[in-house]
Amino acid sequence: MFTLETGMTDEFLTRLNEYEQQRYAKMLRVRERGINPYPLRAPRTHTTRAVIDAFTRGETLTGAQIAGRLIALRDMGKLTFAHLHDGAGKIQLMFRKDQVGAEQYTMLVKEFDLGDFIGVTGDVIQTKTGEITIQVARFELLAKTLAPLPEKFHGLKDTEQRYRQRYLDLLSNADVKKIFVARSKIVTAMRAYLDAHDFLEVETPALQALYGGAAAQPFITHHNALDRDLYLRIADELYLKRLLIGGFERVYEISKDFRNEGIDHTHNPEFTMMECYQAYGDYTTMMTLVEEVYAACALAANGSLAVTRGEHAIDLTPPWRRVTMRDLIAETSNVDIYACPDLGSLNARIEELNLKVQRHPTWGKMVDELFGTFAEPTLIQPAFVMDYPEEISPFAKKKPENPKIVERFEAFGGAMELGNAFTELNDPYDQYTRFIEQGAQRAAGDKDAHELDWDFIQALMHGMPPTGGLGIGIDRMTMLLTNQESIREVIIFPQLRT
RNA sequence: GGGCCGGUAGCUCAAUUGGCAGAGCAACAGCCUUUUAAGCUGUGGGUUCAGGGUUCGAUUCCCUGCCGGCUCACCA
Repeated sequence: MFTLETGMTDEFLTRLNEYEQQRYAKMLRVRERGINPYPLRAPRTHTTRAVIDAFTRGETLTGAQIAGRLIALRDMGKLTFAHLHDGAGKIQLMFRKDQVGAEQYTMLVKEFDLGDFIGVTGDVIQTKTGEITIQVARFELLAKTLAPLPEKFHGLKDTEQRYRQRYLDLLSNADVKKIFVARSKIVTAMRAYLDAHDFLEVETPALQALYGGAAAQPFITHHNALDRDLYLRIADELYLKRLLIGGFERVYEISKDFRNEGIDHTHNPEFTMMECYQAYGDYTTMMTLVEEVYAACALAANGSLAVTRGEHAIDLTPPWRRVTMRDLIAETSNVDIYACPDLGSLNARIEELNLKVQRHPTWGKMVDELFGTFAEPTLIQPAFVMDYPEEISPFAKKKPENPKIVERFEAFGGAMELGNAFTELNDPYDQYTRFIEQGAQRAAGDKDAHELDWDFIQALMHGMPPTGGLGIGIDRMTMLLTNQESIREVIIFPQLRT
């Protein structure tokens, strides 16, 4: 049992449990030896990986300096084996009492703990069992660890602790680290693709006086100096389009959007979206872009266009299936939405077939309900679902032959939405009537419907070229490419609590 | 927001019908010069999520709250 020394009763210590107090006492004893337990610098000449690679190539390494965290200590009396972990991997260390000196050796055994950062210098050898090992000549403490790390064999499983103390999750569960490495590669590959295709990366406001560009409720915040409420953006769309009006022909933004909605395994209140707009393109241009970006990101993350989703093997190789929403709904529910062009006839057809679906106040929302219920779950292999109801797509251009339908597609794979794109609406009067229509839906109780954004109409009045626009959710893309069922596994600090 | 399930040692998990709260790892005191989930001997470690109730007695049964998981609703 460890007893605190006199004078060591400050408030910090009262917060420590028994294990932490033991380590704190060890830290003090190290300090009494004249050693700084938190030195300012850590010299190192090699990573663990570099040492192993060099040895494997047959190079003789003497006096290699490495640094990292102690993750195992096996004290055998006058000989101690340890493992040291750094960002590149891990390597075994061998401390011999007759080599490092009795005083140092005792400090190692008595005062060092699992989790401590140490630096070692020594020659690289192989043990009897063939493991590449640093035979330590000198070592030093680089940073004392006061809190014990999770037990190494079972790892950390408590979900709440995994997300709230993600650093422990990353230390304990090697696969978790791989997910975030893959995510980084995905984003890098996406940027590289867009940059190589002459898209300009821009940054638009996250704090907005009027939010828009998607159907969602916003977070509201307050600016003190202006003494007014501002919204956190729910989409980048309306600002990026203003840039096309200003003469940029290809722009993109990768940023957080914020939507004040429920939290579940596919929704986090803040999430990362890539939006891009290409002048003189349309939604078919964006289909090609989606196929190519997904291929580039899949190769970067996995080195392959094949991904696994539960029991399903998914092939991302272009070209992806292209199917109209009309055909897909007809195929999966036996309803031809074009033969039922208004809410009354559509509802009659649904009753006739005795379909169990929720009812909605507009034709467009009923079509979306049929799609979500019957069609979406079947979309395992990648596919573009084309031509959506105008009523649920206020920023997409109508099809000339059918004004109830717009040129919009959503990409699907693994029964998840992978992207959303339009032939962008650039007719200011039509855009105005869409806002008025949205206003009516809002008045009828739809909290997600748009408010009139006259500033945006004014921008369109100055002329926007024919344009294709696209949004890809980075989190869901990462879920698909890393075979994760929960968005929390691909967001490094997810929002908790349902 | 609704329904169902859960919260026990630093970590992973047990605990019979309501009857002394345990194990492995980790820790502490020792032994050990080729181990690698090292081994051996010994020791300590608990507000059983919090608060209330029933009971001779509650980890266990009931109520409330907090936190989390799954699911439905909302929502891409």
